[in-house]
Amino acid sequence: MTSDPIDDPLRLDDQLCFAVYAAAQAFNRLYRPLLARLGLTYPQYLVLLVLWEQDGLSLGAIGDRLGLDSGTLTPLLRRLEGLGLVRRRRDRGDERRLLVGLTPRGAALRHEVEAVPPLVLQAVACSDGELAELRRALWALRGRLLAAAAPF
Amino acid sequence: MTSDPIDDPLRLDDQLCFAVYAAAQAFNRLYRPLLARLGLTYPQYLVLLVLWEQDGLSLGAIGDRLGLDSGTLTPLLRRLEGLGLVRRRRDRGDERRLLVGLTPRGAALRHEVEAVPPLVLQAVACSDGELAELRRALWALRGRLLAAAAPF
DNA sequence: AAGAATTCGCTTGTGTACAATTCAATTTTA
DNA sequence: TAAAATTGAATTGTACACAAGCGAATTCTT
Repeated sequence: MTSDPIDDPLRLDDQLCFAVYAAAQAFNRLYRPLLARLGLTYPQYLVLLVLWEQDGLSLGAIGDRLGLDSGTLTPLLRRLEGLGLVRRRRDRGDERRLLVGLTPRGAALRHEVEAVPPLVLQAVACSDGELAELRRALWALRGRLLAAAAPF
Repeated sequence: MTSDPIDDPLRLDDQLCFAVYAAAQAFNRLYRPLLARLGLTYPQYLVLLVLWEQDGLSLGAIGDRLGLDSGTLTPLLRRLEGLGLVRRRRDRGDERRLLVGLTPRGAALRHEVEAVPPLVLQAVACSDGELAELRRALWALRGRLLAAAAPF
């Protein structure tokens, strides 16, 4: 006899990873049309959130904040520069470092983008408490996953 | 005066989307080296989970299960076929449909892969109850996000 | 100060993701 | 049944995501 499908460790619907994967997919599908109006992709939006909090960071610092490496950020930042939203320049004190700063257009875009989170929050349709708890659980999960991934 | 940073609706650390994005990233980083040993990527692994549950599905049916479209699955399935894990053939009754079936090697790979979920569960380090609750919350969230995304 | 090791970003190559288009096969409608 | 509409994959083009390797700039050692 094959094992009870309920006990199958490979059951797709039991995989937490798939639930997270599918939720990220769904967020992307919600954000895509909202951000496309502003000419942005979701990862570009994340980079701008970082810069709106602290302008003039290096590529590496942005990568640390978002968990992205230079292979992802180099072309992404080039596109943001092409859109006229950021300026890229070398650190005069350390020519290896690429500093990224908002242009006036990039800084001003913040006001347009402020309309987005309320729409998303409405879609999430969660109490503040539930939302905070889910966020906490996900960050804790991420911490444990990365800790376990490091050894390999 | 600018608003209190605590109340800023654009604060990166308050965004549920970012928590989900970062958790998905972390899962990928854990799975990547585990699956690389078997020659698989994470989305390829998901396709195999689907086929191990029900063999001989069409590309479209696999896409419905995983939320992926033909632009993603066509090349992915070609690679799985290249690895000798699946066979692609047209439905004799409806030549538009591409049926995907496991090869003996693809079916057998299941046994190797069964070692993976225990390692991941250990990394997740969650009680069964917490895990089930988190999964439930994420699927509910996904449902609300997709419902909200549809209108746009 | 010279050599070694490290850091930082860039590049290349592989593999998703997804929109938009195309095309053939099928189904519906007139 | 012929025309119209729909469906299912494949293709094209854009944009992440990340490993691996490179080269220049900096820091550490001696």
